[in-house]
Amino acid sequence: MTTTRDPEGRRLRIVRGACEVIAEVGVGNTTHRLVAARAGVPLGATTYYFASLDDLVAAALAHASSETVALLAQWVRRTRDAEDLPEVLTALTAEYLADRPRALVEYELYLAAARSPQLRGFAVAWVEGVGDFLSARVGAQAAAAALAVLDGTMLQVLTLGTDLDEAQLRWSLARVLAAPPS
Amino acid sequence: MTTTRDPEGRRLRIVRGACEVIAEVGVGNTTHRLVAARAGVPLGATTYYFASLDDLVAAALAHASSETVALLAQWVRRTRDAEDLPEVLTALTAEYLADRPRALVEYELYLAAARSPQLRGFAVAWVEGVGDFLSARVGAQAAAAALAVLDGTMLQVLTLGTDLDEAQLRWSLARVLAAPPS
DNA sequence: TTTGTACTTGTACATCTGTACCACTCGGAG
DNA sequence: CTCCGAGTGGTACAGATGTACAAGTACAAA
Repeated sequence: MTTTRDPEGRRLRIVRGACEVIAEVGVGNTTHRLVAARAGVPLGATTYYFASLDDLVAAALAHASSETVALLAQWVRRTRDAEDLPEVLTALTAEYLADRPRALVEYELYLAAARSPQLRGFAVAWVEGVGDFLSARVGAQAAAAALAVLDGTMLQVLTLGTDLDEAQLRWSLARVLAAPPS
Repeated sequence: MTTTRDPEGRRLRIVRGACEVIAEVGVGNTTHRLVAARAGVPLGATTYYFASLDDLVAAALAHASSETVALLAQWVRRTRDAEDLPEVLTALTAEYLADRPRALVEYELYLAAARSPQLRGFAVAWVEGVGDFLSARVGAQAAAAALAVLDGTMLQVLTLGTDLDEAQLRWSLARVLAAPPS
């Protein structure tokens, strides 16, 4: 009658549950009991797999971050031989924002990094990840500008709850990434 | 021996204390007791002036938001007859980020708006406030692009804990605000 | 089969939380 | 002066929370 044993699967279920809870109620309101209920495991399981609530939340954020890194690799691949960079970046942004809860968790993590240095690595990974591969294509200044445009746009879409204005983003990126006037 | 009576002052002290606490520990970890201790008032005072913790936090966020609106008016004034718009906007951004805790509270509020619609008004006020007065100067598309640059830049500065790269911001804004090539 | 250990599950408990509420004091209206 | 209500400060309490733990269970090795 008990669930078949699967420690790694269980750990993953808990982490995923934690991500969902964080997306719904925020990092600060996340509790052992909410996560356990969401993951469908007894309360004791969450304390067995994670030494403390902080560990649990950190694991969830690390999980979200690792998904971002994986996504980043995909971005690099799909922009490497892209002709129209603004077009591709806009499409990627739209895809990213399609999973709104996940995006929300990552921006929550992003902002939480402002307060806790041990989370800062995740934020740095994102900024440097996007920045580096863009720099190689268009130079450091344009890359930094494009990164700001992307971050600002995503933040606005998430906070205002509106849809992404793809035409606007394409225009902004084109402006920023354009070759310098000769 | 008791403090001289000053209801309005007290209310303000509590709200300010709440802002500081939010800046330090985040919205989710803010408690009556932390705020009371920070404001230097007894626990009962916080429940006397605010019906619930949610009300208290909301008041603090409203306070932070109103400061932003006041700041916005200043931005409008100082950009109205500015020759070099990127230059002025960069300077204003640097000033804004100088008070890091306050900026942090506002971005916390900004992101919290993603989850609670009653906070969305504050986020909208910021976006529309900056957007409108920029639109009048440079057109809707350029204004939206500049707004994304500003938001993205500020978010990065806050999360990465780095200093504002003013030259970079000036460059990005110039790119985005430049008159269309004729 | 027996045994040991990693995993499971439910409960227990100290602590912290929001909030209600008491007795008290000041300051102004009558 | 008297009184009354707004403001003050301290305490109480029910509920939620993080975490420890004891008792049980399944599975792999001997």
